[in-house]
Amino acid sequence: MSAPVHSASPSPGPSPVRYELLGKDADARAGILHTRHGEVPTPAFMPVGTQATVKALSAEEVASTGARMAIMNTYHLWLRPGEAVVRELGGLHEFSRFRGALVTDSGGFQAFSLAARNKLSEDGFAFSSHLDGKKLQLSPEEAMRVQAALGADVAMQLDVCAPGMSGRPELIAALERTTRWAHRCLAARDPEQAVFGIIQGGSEVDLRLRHAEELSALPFDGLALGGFSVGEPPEQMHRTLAQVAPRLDPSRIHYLMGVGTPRDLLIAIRHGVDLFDCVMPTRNARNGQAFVTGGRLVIRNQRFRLDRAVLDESCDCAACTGGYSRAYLRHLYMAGEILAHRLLSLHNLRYYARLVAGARTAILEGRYESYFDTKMRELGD
RNA sequence: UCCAGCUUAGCUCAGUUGGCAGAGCAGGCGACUGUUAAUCGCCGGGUCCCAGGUUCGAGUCCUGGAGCUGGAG
Repeated sequence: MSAPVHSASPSPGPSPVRYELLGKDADARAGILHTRHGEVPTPAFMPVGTQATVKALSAEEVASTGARMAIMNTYHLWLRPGEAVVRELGGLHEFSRFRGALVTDSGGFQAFSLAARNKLSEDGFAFSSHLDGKKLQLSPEEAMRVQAALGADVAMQLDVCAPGMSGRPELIAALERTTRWAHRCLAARDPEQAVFGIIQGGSEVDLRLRHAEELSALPFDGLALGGFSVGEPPEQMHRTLAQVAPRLDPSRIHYLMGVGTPRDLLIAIRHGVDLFDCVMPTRNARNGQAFVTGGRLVIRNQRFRLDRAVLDESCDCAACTGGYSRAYLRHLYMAGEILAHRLLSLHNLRYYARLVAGARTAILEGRYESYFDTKMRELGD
């Protein structure tokens, strides 16, 4: 469809991203992901900005919550406005005005979540666009070409994400194809862009370990765990993570894709996960739920009608320091006012950022278990 | 004063040849995990304006009344 964005450089420069491990506490890790758009202290949580925007928030507001890295979406931006438009306008950083580091998801998850709209083959996903029905082919090479045009710091390989309760044959087929696509994605990569591989295998520990080994043999700049929180019970994911995450190549960053609840994060960090993304803080915010010390508040609940308290006394987000009462936020939400979505999104992202920042400090100070126990107790639910 | 239409859930309204009273919104509660999501699900709710009549059975048909709206005078 179009020429490569960059010609291969004769002598590849330094890797576009580099993971630096600063300290460990048991299996939990604290480090820094060095990128051309800043250093990302890890463990880190990435807000999801599917359409080159974290819904309801400006790029400055996202940064103000403490997020140093965000994830955007290849499939959605490919369809609209089109990767050529984004490239023409200077790439995703310039286009979206997000100053931190960026990763683009490859579209593999849309193949899962929009399964009814596409057909899987060895050459990728034959999509029917959810916008206009247009037929599109997302091959490993096309996913890399689009991501290179979008210009994030990190591209994700195209992968096959099997549903959570798949049997071993499907899980094996998915991970084997993902490995073949891993080679194709690396061959098609833009040398200026980091690429992460995606480990599949569902809840089967032996498959996960086998796939981790296969992908670790390849020159990926990071290792992601995909195919979690796709329908299986959370405890099942936790058990699998406990056996798999600590054995991942320690020299590379460990990214758990699409996860999750505060509890999921605390558990995954304990097993050595460094990076997360999830729609939960922002989607739930827009659906009226606030994450607070002690659990979650459904802001539309009648009990908040006359509640003068802010969402969380111990929170330093714009909504809480601004003094916006639960009663006012409830009113805004019930009235359908956009400000409710904005303030709750700011609050929830700040909650997630503080959760992982607290974990990082605790790891570096050798007291993660105590942090873990305290936070898990606070969560209650 | 006459004529016509209307009166059913908090609100706006459906309700077939007479056969177990409904929807949307509002309200209450819940869900949400690499976003097709300011989305989705569940629930509470009734003197069907009133009084008679016909009928096995009336929100529905008949008679009378009340209120509201519009028109005429």
